[in-house]
Amino acid sequence: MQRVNLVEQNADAPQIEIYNRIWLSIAERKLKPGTRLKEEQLAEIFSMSRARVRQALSALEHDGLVTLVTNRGAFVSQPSIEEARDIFFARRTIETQLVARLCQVVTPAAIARLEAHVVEEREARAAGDTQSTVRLSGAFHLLIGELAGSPYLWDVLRDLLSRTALIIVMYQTRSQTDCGPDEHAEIVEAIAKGDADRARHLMNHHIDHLEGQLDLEEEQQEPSDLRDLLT
Amino acid sequence: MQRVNLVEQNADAPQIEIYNRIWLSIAERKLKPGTRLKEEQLAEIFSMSRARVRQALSALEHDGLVTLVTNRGAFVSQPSIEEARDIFFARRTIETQLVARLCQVVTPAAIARLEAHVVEEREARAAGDTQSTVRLSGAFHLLIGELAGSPYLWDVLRDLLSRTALIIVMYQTRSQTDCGPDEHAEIVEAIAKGDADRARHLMNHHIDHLEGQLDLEEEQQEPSDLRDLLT
DNA sequence: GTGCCATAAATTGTCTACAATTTTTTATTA
DNA sequence: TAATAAAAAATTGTAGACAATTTATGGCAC
Repeated sequence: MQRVNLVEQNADAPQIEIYNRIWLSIAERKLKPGTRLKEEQLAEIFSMSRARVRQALSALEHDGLVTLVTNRGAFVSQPSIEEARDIFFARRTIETQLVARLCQVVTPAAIARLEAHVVEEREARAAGDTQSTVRLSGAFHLLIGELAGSPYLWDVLRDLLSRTALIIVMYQTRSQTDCGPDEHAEIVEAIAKGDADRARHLMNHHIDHLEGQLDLEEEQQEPSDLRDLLT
Repeated sequence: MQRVNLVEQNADAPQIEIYNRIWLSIAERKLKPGTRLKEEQLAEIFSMSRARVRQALSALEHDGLVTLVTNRGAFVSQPSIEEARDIFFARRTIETQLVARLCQVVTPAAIARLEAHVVEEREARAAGDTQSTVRLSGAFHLLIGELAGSPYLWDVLRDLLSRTALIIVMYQTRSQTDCGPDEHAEIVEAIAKGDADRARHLMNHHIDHLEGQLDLEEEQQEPSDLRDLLT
């Protein structure tokens, strides 16, 4: 009897479509925190069955973007200030460790990818493409996680970045001076030199900087209308 | 209009019953890694509908205990050696940080709870109650996470402990000299003194010790029969 | 007019039947 | 007999219908 190979992933699930579109709508500030997400409404918009929608909402809940309340429905999450600070604490914990490990296992190919990424970030920023700038900024952190070689922590980091995006939507009211590519470049430099202590320090400072840009005073936005999704 | 309170959790979902029973069956080595879990069979055993079973399996998949393959079904996960080592790396990352933070925010009440827990562990071990010993051993690590005050990392830690339980089932063939209460007592002592460096060091060593008890050579157990669940 | 209770509407939770896919069995042929 | 292919059985995936719960509405007493 042939043993079943369980390694393969079922990445092409059909309900990630709606997952991604909701995620994007949140990141683009179309869907504001607190907005109620009615299942039937979503099912009609995406022309899917409610069962699929429920699966997607369940996945979104697990990544902290949506809050499910029994018999009440789904809402875009409203992370509190304490939760926001906790997320940044977790990011410091995980990302400093990942960048330090990367210094130990780094290869020339890895350095090349990191430098190429920083260049790409600079170009997007120079072109004024805020959409790409934000996306690439998060991708830089994920790239470090990928190169450090810890699939589990990479997955946690992906989750943390999603939550960070939501936190930024809620608490970043000033001009978004998102994590600058200069700080990223410094980190890459430290990695290239294999200086784990410095890389760890820079990453810690970088995340502090990110957290410092937020107005962590209680403020709430009124929920938005779901119709913005339709475009 | 009254704003909805979204903080409340829906902890009493009915499908966690089957989740817990499967979890327990795995921890007790009744359900061996690789075993296929047929939905209808589980539905009959637990006298639930298949829909509920699918929800539980989905939750189990997310905690790494079950692997879902599209159109093929659910299997008890078989973490590879690389995955096992990665889990321990993640545990070192998170738990050393949590124990260090706990040293900074520790209170007399927290120390009392930790010491009481170690006593309880010693008693269970003295009584030869391996079931309780294993459970309390995991609970100690979770208690540190709870007292350190990072809900997010606490949740990650809970997930890591579930995966660790499965790894132990797969790779711990020798007599289970599970993480000794003496090492726990040492850690509590360091916390009580507020010695973060020492606590971090002890925790690191403790997890190393745990990992060292495993036979990380490739070995596979044959799947078990699902009927063991019925009892 | 305000508060309260009963009723109606809307929304979520669950179950059962059907469709799609995979696995097993059976038949056929070299 | 072994290999291949077609048919049958078994299993998972999905959708729609119904039940339970919550929210909104309207009437009634004070």
